[in-house]
Amino acid sequence: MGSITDARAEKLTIGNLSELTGVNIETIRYYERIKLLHAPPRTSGGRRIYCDAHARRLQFVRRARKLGFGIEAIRNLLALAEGNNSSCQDVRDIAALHLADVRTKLADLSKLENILAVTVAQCDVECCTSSAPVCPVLEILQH
Amino acid sequence: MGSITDARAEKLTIGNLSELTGVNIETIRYYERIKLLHAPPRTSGGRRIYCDAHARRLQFVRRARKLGFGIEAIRNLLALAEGNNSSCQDVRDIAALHLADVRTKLADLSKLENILAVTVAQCDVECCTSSAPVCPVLEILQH
DNA sequence: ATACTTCCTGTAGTCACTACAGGAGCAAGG
DNA sequence: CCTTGCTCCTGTAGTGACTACAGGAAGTAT
Repeated sequence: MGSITDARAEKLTIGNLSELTGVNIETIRYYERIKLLHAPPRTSGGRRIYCDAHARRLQFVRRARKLGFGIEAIRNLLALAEGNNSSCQDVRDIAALHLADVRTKLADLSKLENILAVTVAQCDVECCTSSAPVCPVLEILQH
Repeated sequence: MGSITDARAEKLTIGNLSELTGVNIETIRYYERIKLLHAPPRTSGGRRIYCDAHARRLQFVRRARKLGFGIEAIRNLLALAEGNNSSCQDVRDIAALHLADVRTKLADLSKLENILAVTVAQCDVECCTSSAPVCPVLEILQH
C-alpha cells in the first residue's frame, strides 16, 4: 500500500481511501453528502474513484477533527488552505478561537474532576462504616 | 418564591419548577418522557402539578448532570438513592467509573490544548513575515 | 368578555457520525 | 460461464441530551 504522500496519482476505491486515512467508509460518504469533500468521479458501475488530491484533503479533515475542530471550522480552514492567497491571520484566528474553547472545556472538566475525586476518596474512607451512614456521593447530589 | 428545601408541600406548575431548579421546561418534559422523572398528577385541564418530592428529584438529576453523569448513570444513582438499602459501594463504583472517564477526557483535551497553544503561538511569531511563507496551523494539518 | 401568558402535544432539528436493510458491482476460482 | 464472496451503492433511522418550533387549549387579570 503506497503512502499518502506518494506523488503518483493512484486510483483508490472508497475502501482503499478508508484504510489509507483511517476514516470510516460511512464517514467518507457522510463528508461527501455534507459537501466537506468533493464528489469524486465514478466507474461505469457507479463506484467512487478517488485520487491523491482527495486523500490529502481527507487527511487534512481527519487531522483537524482529531484536534477537535468542528465541521464548520474545518470548512473554513479548507477554504483558506486551498485558496492561494491564504491569509495566515484568518487561520490563526480560527485556531485561537478553538483554543479558547478547548481551554474553557478543560477548566470545567478539571473542576469536575476535583469534586468527583474528593467525593469518591471520601467514599473510600467512610463507605460502609457505621460512623458514616450516608454515602458522600449521594450527599453531594442531594444537598 | 420558596426555596427548594422548604418542608411545606407546595403545588408547582412546570414553569415554577423550571425557575426553582434552573432546568428548562422542555427538558423537564423530556425527562418525563424518557422516564427519568415520574409523571406528575394533572389539573382537570391537563396541566402538570408538581410537589416538593418532584423538585428534589429533579434537583438531584440536575446536579448529577452538572457533574457530567450520563442519563443511564443517573437512572442508576436515583434507584440507589431512593432504595432504603442504598448500597454506598454501588454508588461509589458508578462515580469512580465516571471519574475515570472524566480523567481520560481531561488527558486528551490537555494534549490537544498543548498542540493548539504551541501552534498558535508559533503563528503569532511567524505569521505574515517574509521568513515564514507557510502558516504553522495549516502546516500541522497538512503534514 | 377580552387580552395575555402559560401550558399542552407532537414532531423535527442539532452535532458528527454510526448502523443497518436491501440490492448491485466486481474479481477469482472451478 | 457460473458461482461465491467481497466490496460497494442508496436511503433511512438511530445515537445522546436536549432544543425549537407549530398549532392549539387552559388559566389569569382586567
